[in-house]
Amino acid sequence: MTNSFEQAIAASVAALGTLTESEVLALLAIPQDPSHGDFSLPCFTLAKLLRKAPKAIAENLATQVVLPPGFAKVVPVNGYLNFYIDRAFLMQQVLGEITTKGTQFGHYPRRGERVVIDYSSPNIGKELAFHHIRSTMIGSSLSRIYHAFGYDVVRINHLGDWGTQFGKLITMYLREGLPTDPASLATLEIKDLNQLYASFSKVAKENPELEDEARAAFTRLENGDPFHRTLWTAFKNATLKELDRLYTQMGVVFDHYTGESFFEPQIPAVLAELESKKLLVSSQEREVVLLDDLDLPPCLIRKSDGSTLYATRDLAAALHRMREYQFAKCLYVVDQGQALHFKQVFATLAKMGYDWSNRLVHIPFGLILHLNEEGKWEKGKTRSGHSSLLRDVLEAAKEKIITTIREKNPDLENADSVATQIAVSALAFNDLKNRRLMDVKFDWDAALSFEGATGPYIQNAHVRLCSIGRKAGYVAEASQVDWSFLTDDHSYELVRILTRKSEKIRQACENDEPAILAQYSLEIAEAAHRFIHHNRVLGTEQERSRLFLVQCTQIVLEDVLQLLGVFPIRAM
RNA sequence: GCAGAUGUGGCCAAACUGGAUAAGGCAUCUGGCUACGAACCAGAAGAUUCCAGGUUCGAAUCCUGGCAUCUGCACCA
Repeated sequence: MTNSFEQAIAASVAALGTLTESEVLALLAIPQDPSHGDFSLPCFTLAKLLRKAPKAIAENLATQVVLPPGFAKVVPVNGYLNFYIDRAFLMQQVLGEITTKGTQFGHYPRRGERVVIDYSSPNIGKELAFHHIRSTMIGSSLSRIYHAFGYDVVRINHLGDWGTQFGKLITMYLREGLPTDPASLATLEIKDLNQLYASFSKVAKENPELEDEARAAFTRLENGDPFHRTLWTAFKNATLKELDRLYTQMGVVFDHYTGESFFEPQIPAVLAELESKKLLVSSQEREVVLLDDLDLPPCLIRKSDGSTLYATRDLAAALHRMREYQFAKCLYVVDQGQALHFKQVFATLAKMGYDWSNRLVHIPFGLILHLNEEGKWEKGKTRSGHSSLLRDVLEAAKEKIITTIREKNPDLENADSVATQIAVSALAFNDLKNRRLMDVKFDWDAALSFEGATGPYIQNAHVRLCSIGRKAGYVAEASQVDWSFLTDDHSYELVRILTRKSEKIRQACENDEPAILAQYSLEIAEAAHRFIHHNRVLGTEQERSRLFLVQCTQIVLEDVLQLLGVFPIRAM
């Protein structure tokens, strides 16, 4: 949308000579202050070329340039050449396109390339901690953004369902003499597993030999011991039950749950390949791939007891994904603490001769910090009494919202499920609104206040737009619109923002940064709230025109919310 | 020690990737509901963008050198 306007300006300016169209396009900017127009051409680089003052150049250009169709005026200000679009024209163009394309407005054509996104990827046997929301929501949103940008997306939950921690669980389970018959195993719950972990660390503190016992148990599992395998399956099922419940609540989906165990049978082939390519080196009874020439520490492939590590399994996973999906890009949405690990894995693949290793991208993000007693932000522990389990935080947010709903809208149907959706959007938005490398400073009270720049604020804007549509009782058509009714500042501000949707999708995708769309959703919500507040729709002579703008805004906001992985609510 | 991330009003932070007077939110102060949904809107006040140099017509943004905070650095994942 914006493009065609920029093209028109570029063509007009290029027609005067001096600059080519592409040079103009490169210079052209969108002023942040709307009073400076819709597009702006800084003339400073021209100063040297023409040996004239930028101010004079802008003034000169202003008199010479032929105003492209749809533009109202061009004004030179302090070395900038500012172009103003005709408001009614812009409105007509943009709303027309939104009406034909619907929620697909601003999306890109399919490009026939595949992107694999690995996100959430929690450990089996442990409850989802609140910090797991980061990889889960960033990945969920990125998968939607990549799709909107034209890629085919493969969403993978790379479960941590293999490794020494299962040795610990099995060891503790047997030590406590818990029942191992199928019926009892089927009733296992995630809480029980958490309990086992806790008691393991307690006991292991006094009896360090328990660690060896756990390692031995994992080795037996790795060697296919049927009994150990049965326990492992039971642990996994108990965890998946709870994961599924949470993912459903959060609207998070995956195409594949290929955990680490899935790659276990492929490990020998990987080891053999490393061996045959002479990359495996023994060091202190462990086998590693040396990466000294890249200034990286060695990549640890096999422990002294012969069992493998997660780097080994990541190698197998990457090879498998390439074979299976022929990806153009493969994203790992994992916290930045693991940057080194991914560098090592990617470097190892490069050493194995796979030139596609440069299509593997680690998407790092910052920590979730909590306020401690001294008022400092720190990792882990929440302030007195607050749980840090995801399900507890979700529940607390939901309770708070239900209270608000009972106050403000006691007659609301499905109050419970609406509350869940608002709670999810509040937490998701809190997580996505800032650049992903920033640490999320989670203050329980602030996060649950739901005023200002929050998920509920945006949902509320969407609800108000829907509500006006509902009360109107009909759908406005473009043919009924008098475009001159939509040239006031608030309408103009709104449409100006809607125009930029495709640009925002592009930026969010190219930077792997959902925050760009989160900020954008805020911009839309702000402008929508303002428009609604200042421009009465129903019962005015501008009713049909304004309703049309309301409908279009709702469509855009609905899709942007979905791109964030948030369910757009119609009543709250 | 080495590597990476971060540093912007009292607090949280944005900035089209080098453009105009550095957004927005919280907290503070002022005003607006017999409501197209006030989970909102309007207004006030609050900034040496960590420091020092450099590049540029122009720097929060790029370069050099510091400082601070956080994270990671071979048998957990």
